[in-house]
Amino acid sequence: MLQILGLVGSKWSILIVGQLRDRTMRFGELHRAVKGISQRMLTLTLRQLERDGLLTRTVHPSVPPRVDYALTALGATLLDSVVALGEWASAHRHEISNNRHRYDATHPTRT
Amino acid sequence: MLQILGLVGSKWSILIVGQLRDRTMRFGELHRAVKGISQRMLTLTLRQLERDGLLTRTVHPSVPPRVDYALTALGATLLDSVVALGEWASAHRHEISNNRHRYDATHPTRT
DNA sequence: CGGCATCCCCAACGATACTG
DNA sequence: CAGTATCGTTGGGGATGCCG
Repeated sequence: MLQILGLVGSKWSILIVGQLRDRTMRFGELHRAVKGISQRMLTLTLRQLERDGLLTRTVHPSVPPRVDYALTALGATLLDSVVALGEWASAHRHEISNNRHRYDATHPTRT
Repeated sequence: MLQILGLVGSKWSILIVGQLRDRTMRFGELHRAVKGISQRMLTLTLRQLERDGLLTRTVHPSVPPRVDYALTALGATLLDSVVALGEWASAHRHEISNNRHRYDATHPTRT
């Protein structure tokens, strides 16, 4: 339970699953779409999601190689929650940012 | 955005906000309710959530001291998503656990 | 193109002890 | 009761370089 929340709760998982919302994507596409993620973290997070059965990894044996990622049925059941979380974060980011600054101004750092 | 997702996506935040779903709770109550969290992590996570304006911290100057935590209006807007995530994790934990074991059995560890 | 391997660092976290 | 302080560990994650 904690493990599962730890995974799906990870910001990268949320963003990746959100990207695969309505279409399959290649590794490079995801890398470009998910701003700020390193190649390493993208690989690792995709592996976790694949391991948990939330997405499929399809290797096309061509040159150059091509790998497609797509949500599984299980992954799709997570979409609603994930999209909702993403939209919440997007909608309230300014409010939260303000709250943080106000809090920091009110609660001086202990020296 | 990443910061926000990192916070609300944290497993502890999800569980804490979920606990405050329909009532205010004391520190000790939360500590007992959120299995596996250390006192330190509970304190830190509550501080983060308070800083972001998702919950309020009310100190009652009594002996023994008493501190109540409650969701703010902003925190309440996060409830639906968080509850949905929690229920998803709970509902699919066995399926995911099976997927992990199957994956681990199929993909041998490199020695 | 889509990785994996390696090195390395630092923030996160647990455990424990102390306090208003 | 509800924290704070300190120490020690771990593992998350960036940077870089090589490979099928």
